[in-house]
Amino acid sequence: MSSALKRSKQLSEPTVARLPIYQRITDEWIRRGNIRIDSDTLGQLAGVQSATVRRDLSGLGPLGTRGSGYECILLKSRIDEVLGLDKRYDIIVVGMGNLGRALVNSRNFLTGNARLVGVYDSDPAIVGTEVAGLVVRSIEEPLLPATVGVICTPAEFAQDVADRLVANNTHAMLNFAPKVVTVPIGTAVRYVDFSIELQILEYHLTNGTGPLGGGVLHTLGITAPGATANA
Amino acid sequence: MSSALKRSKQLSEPTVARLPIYQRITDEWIRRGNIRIDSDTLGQLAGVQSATVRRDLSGLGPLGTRGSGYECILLKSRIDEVLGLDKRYDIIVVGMGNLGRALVNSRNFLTGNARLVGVYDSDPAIVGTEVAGLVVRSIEEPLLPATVGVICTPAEFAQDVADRLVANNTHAMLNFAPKVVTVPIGTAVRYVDFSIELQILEYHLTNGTGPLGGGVLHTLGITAPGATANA
DNA sequence: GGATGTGAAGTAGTTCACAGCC
DNA sequence: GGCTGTGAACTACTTCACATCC
Repeated sequence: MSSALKRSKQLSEPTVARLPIYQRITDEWIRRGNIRIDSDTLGQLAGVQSATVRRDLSGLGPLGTRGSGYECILLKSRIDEVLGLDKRYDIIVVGMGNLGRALVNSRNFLTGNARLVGVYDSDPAIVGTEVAGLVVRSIEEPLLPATVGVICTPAEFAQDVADRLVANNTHAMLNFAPKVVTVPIGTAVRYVDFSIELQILEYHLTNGTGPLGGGVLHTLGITAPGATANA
Repeated sequence: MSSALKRSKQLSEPTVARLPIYQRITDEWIRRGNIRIDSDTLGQLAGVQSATVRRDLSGLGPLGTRGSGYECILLKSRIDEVLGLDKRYDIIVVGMGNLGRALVNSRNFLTGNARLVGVYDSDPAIVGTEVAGLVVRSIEEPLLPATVGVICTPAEFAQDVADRLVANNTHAMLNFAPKVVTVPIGTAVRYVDFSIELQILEYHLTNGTGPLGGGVLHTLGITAPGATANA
């Protein structure tokens, strides 16, 4: 068991998904010159209720100050610590098509200590070219050691890539291929599937859930607030 | 209230998110020459329990046959109907940076009846160029009518774009910018945030949830099955 | 006074287990 | 016999409401 867990209890998945949002907001709040932030403000900006914020943060150990809220710097560093962002992560991306290339070149992809160490493709026309400062390797080559693998291949290769990642001792993966993959227990997989997102939106457009609460959807555990209704 | 809802009760958000997966699997199952599929098989392939499959599908009205499972063609068309995929959807994408371009060129993005009608950017060097068969319009121009808007701008412009989409009568949006946006009730927003996904994975790597159940994560309501453990 | 942290209550989602139907 | 559909039980998550502490 890691040191971060010693001070924090087991966090629920929705809570874990909200922590990066709180962190991003706190960051921005600091940049605007604030010292503290309270659960109400944080909730407003994150689109969740203040009680949810407090419940989430209470899982990180003693943190807030009754009467004045959370000290921004402390909050930020505690979230960093719990998420494990104070460590280094090596990432490899398999599949350098449109999406793979866009990802590795994207400003939003790599957070603090994540480092892109290798990119792979099967297409001989792409292998050997340079992407994001790295030479694209052939998928035939052995994979470099990495803690996180990103699957950007077509669906039909996703399972193969997942198997190879597992064999490579890479036990966390982000799968952009529209395919559910099977992995052994102990391996974490997150799915990002654009067409599913669109289809969910289309469901709500078709079955408009009525005047009240129709637009309040959840992704990553976030409730997009109905501004005009809340305010 | 739409016709699709007449035969189906209100579906929960996790259920809605799983329907596209069932559909994709059923499609593939048909392509392999099968006529029927049962909840057990469907669950296996989707990474959820068979009871969950049955509960999900029971919300679509009478569908299965006791003793022999679900008739593939019927299942597929019923899901299409409930999700509203039998209608046309016009989509506009704002922000033609790396990600926006990759998206509109991606094979996995546009489902059946979704049609890309307009793409926008603020950069004069990009406006006027052609992407995915469309000429990139200036963000200064009025937006084309559309049912779904996709936000691929940097975080600082996300709220502006969301506001303009709402003013444009576009009440469903997919937000790739790392920013929670505020919209009126009746507008649906889904978030796709790569760096949050990575941070969630990093949390699990750091706080390895132990030998048992460590790798079973949820996204879109999917449980990635532990193959070696289940089989 | 003011905001956190948390039992208790409420709500939502999943899983069990089996009656019902083919 | 086999598999769906669903009450009932269970588990997970959120929200309320307030005692607690600064």
